Amino acid sequence: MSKPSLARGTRDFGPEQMVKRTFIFDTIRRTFQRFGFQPLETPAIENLSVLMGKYGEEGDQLLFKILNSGDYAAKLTEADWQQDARQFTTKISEKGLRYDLTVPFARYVVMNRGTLSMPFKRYQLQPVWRADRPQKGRYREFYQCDADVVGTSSLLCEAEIVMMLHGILRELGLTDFTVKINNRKILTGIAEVIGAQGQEGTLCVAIDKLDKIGKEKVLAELIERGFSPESCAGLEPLFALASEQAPFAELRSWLATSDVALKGIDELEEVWQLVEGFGLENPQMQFDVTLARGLSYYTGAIFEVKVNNVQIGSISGGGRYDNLTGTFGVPGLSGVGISLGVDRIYDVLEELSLFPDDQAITTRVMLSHFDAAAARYGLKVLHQLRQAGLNAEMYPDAVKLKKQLDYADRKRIPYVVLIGSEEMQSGKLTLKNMQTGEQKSLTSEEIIAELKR
RNA sequence: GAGAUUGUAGCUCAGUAGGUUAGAGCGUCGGAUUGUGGUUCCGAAGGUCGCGGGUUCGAGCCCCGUCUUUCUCCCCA
Repeated sequence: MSKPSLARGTRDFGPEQMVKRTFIFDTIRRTFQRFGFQPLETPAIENLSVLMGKYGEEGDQLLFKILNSGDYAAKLTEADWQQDARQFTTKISEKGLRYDLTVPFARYVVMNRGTLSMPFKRYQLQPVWRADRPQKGRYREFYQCDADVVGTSSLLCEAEIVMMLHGILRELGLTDFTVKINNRKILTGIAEVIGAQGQEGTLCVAIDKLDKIGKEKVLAELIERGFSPESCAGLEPLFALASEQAPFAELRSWLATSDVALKGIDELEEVWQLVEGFGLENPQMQFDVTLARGLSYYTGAIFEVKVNNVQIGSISGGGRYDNLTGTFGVPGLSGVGISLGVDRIYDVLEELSLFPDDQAITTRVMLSHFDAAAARYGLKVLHQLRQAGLNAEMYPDAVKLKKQLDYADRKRIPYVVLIGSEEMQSGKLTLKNMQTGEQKSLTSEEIIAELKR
């Protein structure tokens, strides 16, 4: 007999955690629905042909792969065994766990394109799995909450994403956050202007670290990766505007020779104007050149949400991808979406103690009794309470009152009804307020009226 | 995937230079009032010292491997 244990990077969620997680899920779901998004669920398991090659080389390694059923090694030759096991994974594994919700969504859109009315807006709240090394705020199984629109390139979608993020975070009680926005076209333009066309990948990886390692180290890394000193010198204006909130004019003069960049700046500015049009009070959005996440498929806007004064990675990321369904043979469908990480939001709300206090209360009233007769009498009352819509339970065993009250106390049940011989005779039950200790003699109808107030 | 770090009762941790039966607090269970909780008092249960090897007369403590925790790189929610 061995001690049970959890798989690395996974967690159980006990009742009190689930209540809090549900609060987050409900808030997100409600907001997504309010913006006209429809629910979708896809399988945890996907064919590897769907998942592989969508997240870069790194991503392929981080995919959890499922061994084929039966004699999974049957197809292997002696020569295969001599190689690195990674070389023959395709021979022993055909399925894997989903890595994010965007690729399965793209697959769904392609497979159902005939029946979907475009633009199609869906939201999806499901777990995803990644085989990377766990750290704080980073798990191997975690939930993502995605909302995406496909079939339109209207920038209204981008603006609505900004609105949703503000709505969700504020409803959760978070106030000190920043919605960072960038545009892939601007990054492309920068690479162009400094004479490093096609190098934007390397460029982005480097400048993404700007706030972390500083200007000097970023430049050092670029040189190391083969950027010319001239190119690096051309980046000078970038460091100047890294701290500005919406430096569109500066960007225009710096990147005036790049049509792509100008297009990107136009797009950004329109998003700003649209959000203004919504009349959002106190917008917490900020342009951030260094934002270069999800490079593999974003083509327009790039989003990320940082919670200020909390040491944790971003709690949300997203952007526009013009050709996601292209890899499944359907080109020309533009999409834009956002993904929120519930597990990190949980950690943030916990750290800032922002969870509402009354969330822990699941049972509103408990019946306690002293013997079989009282318990039987209580069944009817219990049913009445539940019929009236009150969460109610009865202590199952005829044990000492002390134990029963102790149970109610620890479960934070706010009211207890005592049933004994006196109560059964008079028909007046004792309602005890567990917070104040106050007791009242009431009929079951009066109790319901009292609790429903 | 690379480097570092952690692992002792349900939880948080002690455990002295390797030496007899491994400790505390909290929690759990029972009792102090056979109809009154959150306070107090008494008592009890609970540990293959992550797991597997090795060194030693002797290992919780030293060595190796493995799993796990946390952190940095990488990448990301």
